[in-house]
Amino acid sequence: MEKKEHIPTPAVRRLSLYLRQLELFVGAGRQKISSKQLGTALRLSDAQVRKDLAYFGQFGHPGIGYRVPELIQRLRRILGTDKLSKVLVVGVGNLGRALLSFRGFAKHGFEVVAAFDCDPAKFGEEVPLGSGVRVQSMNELSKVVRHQCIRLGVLTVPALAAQSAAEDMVAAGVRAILNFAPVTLQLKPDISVTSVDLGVHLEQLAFRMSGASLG
Amino acid sequence: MEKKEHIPTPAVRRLSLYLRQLELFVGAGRQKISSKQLGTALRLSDAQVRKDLAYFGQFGHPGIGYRVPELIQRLRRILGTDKLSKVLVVGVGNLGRALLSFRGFAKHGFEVVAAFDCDPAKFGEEVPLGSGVRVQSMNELSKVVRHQCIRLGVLTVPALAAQSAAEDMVAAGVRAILNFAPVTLQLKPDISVTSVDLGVHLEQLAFRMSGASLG
DNA sequence: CTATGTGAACAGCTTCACAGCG
DNA sequence: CGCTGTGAAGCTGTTCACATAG
Repeated sequence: MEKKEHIPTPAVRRLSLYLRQLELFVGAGRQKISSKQLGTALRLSDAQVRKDLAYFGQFGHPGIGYRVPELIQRLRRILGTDKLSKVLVVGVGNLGRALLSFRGFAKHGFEVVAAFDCDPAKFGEEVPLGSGVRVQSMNELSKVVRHQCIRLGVLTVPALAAQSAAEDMVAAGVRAILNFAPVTLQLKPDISVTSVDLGVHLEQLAFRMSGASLG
Repeated sequence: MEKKEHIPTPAVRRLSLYLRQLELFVGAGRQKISSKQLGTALRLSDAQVRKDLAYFGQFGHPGIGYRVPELIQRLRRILGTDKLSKVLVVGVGNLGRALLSFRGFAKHGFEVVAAFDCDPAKFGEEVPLGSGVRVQSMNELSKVVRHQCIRLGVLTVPALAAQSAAEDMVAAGVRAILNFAPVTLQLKPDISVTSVDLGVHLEQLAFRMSGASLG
C-alpha cells in the first residue's frame, strides 16, 4: 500500500514511543521538533528516529524538523489507533480488575466492552463501578464476540488456564491477544500475541543488578 | 567471572523464558529435556536454545539433553533469583495495588517490604490486607531504603510524577527500577530501568491487526 | 546554515552444519 | 546414533556520512 519495503520489528515498537513522546511535547505546547530532540527524550540516536519514521513515509521538513500535531496524527493512523477498537478482558482477578480501571485504554483508542471469568461468584459484578461492564460467564464469550465484532482480547487468567482460554477467544473470533499469563501461547500464526510477564521483567532487573555489580 | 564473552541482550531475556518453561515441565514431573523440546514449547529453534544456554556455561549432556532440576537451579543462580531480594513500590493506585497483591513476587525471589505514595489519605493503609506492608509518605522513602538496604523499586505513579519519583528512589539508594509509567526515565546509566507500558503494547497489537489485514 | 532522507558500512543476532562426547 | 556446543555463514538492524531540500 504505502511502502512495500521490509520494516524491522523494533522500528514498529519504537513508533509507539515516538507517539507517546510527541503527545507529551504537544501537551507542553511544542509545535515542531527535530529528530535530535525526539531522540534525546527517548535515549535514541537522531539517525534512528529519522530512519524509523522514513520506513512509513516522508514526515519531516528539511531545515525545520517535524511538525508535532501532524506527525501525531499520521502515527495514530499508521498504528490504527485513530479509530476506536473494542476490547474484551478474560480473567477478572487482581490484575484484570486493575486493567479494567485503566484509563489509558480510551486515550489509546480502545474501549473495554466486556469482561469474562469462570467464577460464578463474579457474574454480574460491574467492574469498575459505573462503567456498565459486567462480568459474564465464559459460556457467553462466543456470542458476545460475534455479536459485537470484538477482535482484541486481554488475557489475565492464571497460567494453567491461559492456553485453554486463549483457544476459546480465538474460536470466538478474537484476532489479537495481549497476554499477561506466564506461558507461551500456542496459537495459529495469524493470531497476534503480545506477552507481558511481570516475573520475566523482574528477573531481568535482578540479573542486571547482580551481573553489573560483580563486573 | 564465569564467561567474559559478550552476551546478546535478547539471550538474557530468553533465559527467563527458559526458566519459566522448565518450571512448568518439572511441575509435570519431567526430569530431562532436549533443546528441541524446550524450543518447541517457546516457539524458538533448538539451535537458539543451545547457543543461549552455552553463553552461560556447559549445562547439557550430549546424547541425553538437559537435566531439568539442575538447569533450573543454575538459571536461578545466574539470574540472581536464588536468594530473596527486597522490593519497594512507589505509587499505590490501581496498578500499584494489583502488583502489591501479586503472588508471583515470592515465586521469583522477591519480597515487597514497603509501599509509598504522596496522597496522605492512603498513609497507614495495609496493602494487601494481612501483608503487614503499610503505605508510607514519600518523605520516609530515603530512611526506609537505607535502613532496609532495598535496591529494587517498582514505579506505578502517573506519567507526570514519574521522573521526579524515580530520582527520589535513586537518591535514596535504589539501583534498579521496574517502570510502569508511560515516560522514558532519564537517570544515570548505572541504574537499570525496565519499562512496561500497557499503551505501547496495545498499540503494537492494533498495528499488527490492521497491518496484517491489508497485506 | 539547518535538518531530513538514504545508500553504504558496520555491528549484532540467528541459523547452519558439523565436530565431539556419551 | 542422539544431542550438545560452537565456529562460520547469513541475515537483520543500526550507525555513518552525505546528497538534497528549505
